[in-house]
Amino acid sequence: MYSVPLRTSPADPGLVDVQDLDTRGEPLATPRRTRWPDAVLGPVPAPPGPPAPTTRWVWDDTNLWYPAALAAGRRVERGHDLRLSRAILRHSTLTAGTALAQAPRDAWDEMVPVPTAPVPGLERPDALFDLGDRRAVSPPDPGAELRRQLEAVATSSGPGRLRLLLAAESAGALVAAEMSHAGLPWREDLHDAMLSGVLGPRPPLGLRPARLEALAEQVRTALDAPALNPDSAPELLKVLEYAGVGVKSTRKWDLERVDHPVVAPLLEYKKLSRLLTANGWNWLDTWVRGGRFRPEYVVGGVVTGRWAANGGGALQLPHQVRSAVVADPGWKLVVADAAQLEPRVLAGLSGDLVMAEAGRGGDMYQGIVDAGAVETRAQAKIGMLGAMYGGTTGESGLMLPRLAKAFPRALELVEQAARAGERGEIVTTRLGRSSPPPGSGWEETQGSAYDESASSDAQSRARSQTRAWGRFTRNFVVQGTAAEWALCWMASLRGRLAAMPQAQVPGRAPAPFTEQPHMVFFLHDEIIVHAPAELAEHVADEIRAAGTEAGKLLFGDFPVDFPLTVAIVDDYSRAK
DNA sequence: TCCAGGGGCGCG
DNA sequence: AAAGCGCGCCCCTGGA
Repeated sequence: MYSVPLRTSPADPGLVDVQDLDTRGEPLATPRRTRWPDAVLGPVPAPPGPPAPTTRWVWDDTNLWYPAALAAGRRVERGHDLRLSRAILRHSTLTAGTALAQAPRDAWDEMVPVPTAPVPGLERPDALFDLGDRRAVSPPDPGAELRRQLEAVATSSGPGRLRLLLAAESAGALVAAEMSHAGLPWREDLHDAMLSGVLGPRPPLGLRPARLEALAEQVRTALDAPALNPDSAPELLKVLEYAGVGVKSTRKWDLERVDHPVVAPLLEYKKLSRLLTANGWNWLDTWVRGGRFRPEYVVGGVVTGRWAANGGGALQLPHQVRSAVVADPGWKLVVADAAQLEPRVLAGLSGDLVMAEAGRGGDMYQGIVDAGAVETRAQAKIGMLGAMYGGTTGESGLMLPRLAKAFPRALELVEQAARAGERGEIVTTRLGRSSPPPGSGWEETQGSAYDESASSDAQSRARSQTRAWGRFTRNFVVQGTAAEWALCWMASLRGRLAAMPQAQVPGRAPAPFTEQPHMVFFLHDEIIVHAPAELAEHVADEIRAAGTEAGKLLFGDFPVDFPLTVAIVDDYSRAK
C-alpha cells in the first residue's frame, strides 16, 4: 500500500490530505484530512500480534516531508521519492520504450532537490535561502505520477532491477534525512586543540596563524622573494622558476620530485594552509553546532548515483580532523567499510568466477597475487584501478595484459563499456541507472574530425574527447553499481537497526531513533553507526549481515563476497 | 563589486 | 608507486 500526503493550503503547511493507494497506485478511499506529521504516527501502544503491513509514503521530495516527522520524534519505514525515481526512469535504457520515457518534459523533470530542513534552534547558515525554495503547495497529482512510474517499471525490460533501484534510492533519501537530523558527533574542544597545536593559537581575523606565517617566511627566504604571497599560484610559479627549482607547476606531486631547500617548508605550508581554510576555526564556527556536524547529503547528486554533499565538505573530511569525531559518553562509533568494493562489484557484474574466487573472504588484491596474475599487492591494486579508470600509462598500463589474461571476463566488461562510450552510446548499471548521453559539443567535435579538410588538430581533439568519454563510461558501470550496492547496504542496515529488539519496547511508543543505534555518516563505501556501547557488537553483526544481503540483492547466487572491515571505536581516527 | 574559470587538494 | 574515474571547496585572477 502507498500513502500520499498532499498540502492543502500555503498558509498552513501542516494541514494535509492523506490519500491511500493500492499496490497499483489506484485510490482506495477518499483522502483523510489530518495534520503532518501526526499522520505518520501508528497506534500507540502497538496492538498485540504481528505488526500490520506498513505503508510506503509517496512524496515529491523526501526533504519536504520527512524532516518535520523526524523533528517530532517519528520515523517512517518505507518511502518512494517521486523526484529521484522520475530522474532514474526518465533516462534508464531499461525504460526506453515506456510511455513515461517518451512523454514530453513536464514539471516533474524540472524539480530541483530541496535542501534538508534546518533542525529547530540549529539553523544552517543558509537557512534563510532554504525557506524561500521550499514548496508550500504540493505539485499536481503525485498519485498520477506514481501510477506512471509503476507502469514504466512494469513495462520495462528489467522490472525487478528497477523496483529494487527505486526502493534503494528512496531508502537512501530517508537515511540521508535521518543522518542530517542526528548529526555526526563532533568535539569542538578537541578540534580546536588540534588546530592550535599545529597552526598556533587562533589569530585575529585576516591574519595568518603564527606557524603558517613562519613557514611563509621560510619559503620567502629560501626563494629570495621577500614579497611573495605563497597563496598565489601564478606568483609562486614565477618565483620558483626564477630560483631555478625546476618544476612545471606548484603541485605537491611535482614539488616532491625535486631537491631544493624550499620544498620542505612549502609542502608544509600547503598542508597547513589547506587545513586552515578547509577545516579550520571558520569551518568549525559555520558547520558544527551543539556537538554535531550536520552536513547536507544530496542523494543521487552524482551522475553515477553516488551521493554528493553540500556545505562543509562532508565527503572530504580529512583524516587529520577525524579525531574530533567522538562517540557520546557510554556510546561507541561502529565504523565499517567495504574492502575493495569496486573490483568485487566488477567481478559480480561480469560474472567472472576466477576474479570472484580471488576475492573470497579476505583481501582481494592479495588474492589476485595468489592467483598468479601479478607479483605484488601494489601491482594488483594499481592494475585494477587502471582497468576501472582507463589508465594506460606507467605501471598501471603494464599490468593490464596480465590482468586481462587472468580475468578475461571482468576486463572484457570494462573494455566493452569504454568502447560503447567512445561510440557515443549509453551504458547502464546492474540495477538500471544509465549514463548521460555525451554533451552538445560531441557531434560537432566528432563531425569536424571527419571533414575532408579536417586538420590534424581537430582530429586529435576528437580522438581525445572520444577516449575521455570512454574512460567515463568505463568507470560509470563500476562506480554506479558500487553505489547501488552501498544503497542496498544502507537500506538493509536501516531496517535491521529499527528491528533490533532493544529498539522496540512493547507497550511503549518507540524512542526517537537517535536514542537507539543510528547511522551518522556515509562515505561511498563506508558507514558509521553511533550506538550504545553494550549494543556495538550486535550492530557490527548487523552491518556485516547487511553487506552480505546487499551482495545477494545485486548478484543473486553468484558467489562474490563483500567482506567488511568493522571497528568499534571511541573516535573516528582510530578506525583503520 | 561581482562572477567565472583555473590551480590545487581533500575524499572515495 | 600512478597521475586513469567521480566529486566540493578554497584562494586567486582577470574581465565585466
